[in-house]
Amino acid sequence: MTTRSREDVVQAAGRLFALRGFHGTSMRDLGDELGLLGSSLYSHVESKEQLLVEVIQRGAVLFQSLADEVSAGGGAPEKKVADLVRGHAAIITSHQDMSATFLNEARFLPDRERRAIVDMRDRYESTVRGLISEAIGNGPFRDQDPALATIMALSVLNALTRWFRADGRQSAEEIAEAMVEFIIEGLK
Amino acid sequence: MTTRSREDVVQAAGRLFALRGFHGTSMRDLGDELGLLGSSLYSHVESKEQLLVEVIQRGAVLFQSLADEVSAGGGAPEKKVADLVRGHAAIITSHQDMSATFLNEARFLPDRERRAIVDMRDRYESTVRGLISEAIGNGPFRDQDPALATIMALSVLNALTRWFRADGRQSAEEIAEAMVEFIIEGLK
DNA sequence: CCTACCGATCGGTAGG
DNA sequence: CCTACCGATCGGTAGG
Repeated sequence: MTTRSREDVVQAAGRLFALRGFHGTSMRDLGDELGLLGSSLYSHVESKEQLLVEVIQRGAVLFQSLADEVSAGGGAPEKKVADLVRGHAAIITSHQDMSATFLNEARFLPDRERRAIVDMRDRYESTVRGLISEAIGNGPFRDQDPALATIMALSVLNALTRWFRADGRQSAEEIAEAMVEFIIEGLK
Repeated sequence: MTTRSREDVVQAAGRLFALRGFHGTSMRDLGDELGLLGSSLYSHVESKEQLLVEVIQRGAVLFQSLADEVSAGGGAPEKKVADLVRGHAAIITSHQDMSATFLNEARFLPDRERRAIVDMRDRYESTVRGLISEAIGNGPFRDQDPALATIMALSVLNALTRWFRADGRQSAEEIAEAMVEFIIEGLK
């Protein structure tokens, strides 16, 4: 067992925060996970809150990047929505702990950081709503409230944090395709 | 300010557990909410865990009753799915705290109670899967994996615990109808 | 329902 | 990364 890096600590924190929640995880729990004492963690990080901040900010950045990518990418509105669904599913299935912590524990962030994360989440949602609105205006999707349509689509995707298992019956890609179909047919 | 009943304590516990989580809520917080000391709560309840058990069991019962009701009720498979969607949405929008606690905090239940709740949740999901399978077999829904279809439908509904506001732009009924359409079109 | 309290655990620090 | 520790807070109890 070699020495642990700050990166290892952040990873393990993501895992435990996702599993037991921020308030259900003590620094001693986190130490156990890494094979050292709770107090020893403080040579790697400043505070427990800072760990939460770091895990969640990394999650937020992933979704932000996806939104930028899909917005800049080409194709018809319907295709952009499909691309976003695939990308969103891929983020969660390959960073499940970070995503779960981002979605469930952000309310426990210190005020300033919480506001910043809520802003990022709002911006992401706005981008998705923009894509869906285009597809409503251009025809493929039926006339409906874009805000509600967006929430419903993201609900399907975000629930992946709760039930996806990498060793499950279906691969992440198969699941993503089923979600593309469900969401797009659901909006037509 | 009159004296508090056990019922008041359970209600307030549901509210705080939904808002800040089980581990993020102290008995002193709960006392504050009710205008008394944390230690005074113990004349109403045996333990903090027992409060969690009570809130969550009440939630589980609501969904169980809905499943029984819809199963016994008549109509084509597609109509039953629509009824279930409406009923599930109604439970969450009219018992949001209980539902959120049921869905998010059950992992913190003592072992025995947690297993019982997981069983109830599994039975509920089985019932829904049965209805969806019927609608796949009978034609209205396209051929697809019923388990995944069920998870996706319930994901849309359960996310209501996260965003629904009684004073929002749309009524609970309007939202429920939009979900009926989204889910049923998504499965066709 | 409060007063007065308990042992356990929490996040965190000093010093090595 | 550990030893040794700190004050604060936790769930909970005895007695009134």
